[in-house]
Amino acid sequence: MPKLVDHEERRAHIIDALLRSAASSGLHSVTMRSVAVEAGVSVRLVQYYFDTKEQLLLAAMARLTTRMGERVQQRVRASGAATDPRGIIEAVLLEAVPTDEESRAFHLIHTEYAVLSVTDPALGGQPFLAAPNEMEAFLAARLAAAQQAGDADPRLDPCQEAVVLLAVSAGLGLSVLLGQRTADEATGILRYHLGRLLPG
Amino acid sequence: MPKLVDHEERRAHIIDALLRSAASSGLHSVTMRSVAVEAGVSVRLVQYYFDTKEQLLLAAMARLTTRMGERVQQRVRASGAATDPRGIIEAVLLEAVPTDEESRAFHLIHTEYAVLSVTDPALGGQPFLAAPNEMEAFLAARLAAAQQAGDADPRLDPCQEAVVLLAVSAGLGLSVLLGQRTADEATGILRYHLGRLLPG
DNA sequence: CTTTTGATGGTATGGTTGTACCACAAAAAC
DNA sequence: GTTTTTGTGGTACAACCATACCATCAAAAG
Repeated sequence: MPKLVDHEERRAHIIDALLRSAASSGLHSVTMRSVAVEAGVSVRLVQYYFDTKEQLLLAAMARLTTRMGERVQQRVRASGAATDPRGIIEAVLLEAVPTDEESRAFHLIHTEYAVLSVTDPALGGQPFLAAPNEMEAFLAARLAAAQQAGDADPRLDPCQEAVVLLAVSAGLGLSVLLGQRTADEATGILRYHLGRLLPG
Repeated sequence: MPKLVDHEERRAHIIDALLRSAASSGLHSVTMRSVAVEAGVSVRLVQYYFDTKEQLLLAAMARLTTRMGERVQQRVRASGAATDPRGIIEAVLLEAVPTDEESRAFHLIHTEYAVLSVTDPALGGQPFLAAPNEMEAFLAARLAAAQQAGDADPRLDPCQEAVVLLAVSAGLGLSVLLGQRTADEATGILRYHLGRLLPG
């Protein structure tokens, strides 16, 4: 072996170039060439580390979902470990509204992937369903706990409310992406709704 | 003039071909050729009635939003004119969840357009903001009326609840599109949430 | 009847894209 | 020191796309 180069690091470098390019001009406009230029390498190298464009896109999607998971966990941890359920729930949901530029890019690309996966069978929609389903169960459990602690109306259905929570956060996030609302407005709405669910 | 052909009718025919093609293989994969084939005409004709592809896409988007507006109005009318606010609100919101195949196609293409318009300045995002803003005001007014009629908790804020309602319906609709939930499940969730808002 | 004009088909063209192929350098293996 | 092997560059190629251009036919206008 000649140059002893870390494959994973190079792959990450190229994928980040793709994500940067997709964030500014859309996932539909990324090409092998544009990614290569953005990464500062030759097209041949992109071919070398990801044989085909499809594999490149799949790898980028995997990296994206990984990073989003990390962001959620980090935000939950930052909001104080094992504190009140309200804080944790709020942290999870607020991650869906794009505030900083990085999160905006993440959500834009993620949404483009998701919509694309509806018609493109090569992308396989599973990754977009696993995470929300996990979140749903997580939120439902937290709501049930809050009910038993007397912090929430015992008449409401934790499972359905969890779905509503995720739907409203997704809907608000999308509206921010489309420019209908500012991130602050969306945050306010989410807090309002959460306040109606978990008073105090 | 030779063949005395109705331009608008031909344009509609071609646009419908585009929508059909986009519904099955995605908006990103529509090309002048595929539209021509689907419409059963020559590529030259597509050029003739829509000079450029961009104009074709814009016309299709216009027709799409028009149709969606018609669907909402029709649904509201079908749910009984001037009946209880609950029925009208439910009708408006349920239109966002894709039930039949036609509505699924509409929402898929509409979402693709919306996401595309974020990065593609040629599509101009305004059409995607006008309709939701109208809906928001409409729903807020209905909620306020329900409050004064004593059908809703007077403590809740009609404006913020209207935003929440639209967000949850959009989020649920998207989740149905992505295959995370069936249309029936989404409908049930929406009815549940509406039941908490407007008991009775 | 002639001429103009709207509607249509076919094809050429310039550009772009994904990918395959060829070449080469340099470090490791032997 | 020779021979692999691995990373890298450049380039060629076939497909496809949007669009421009040329030709034609038939109906209306004169």
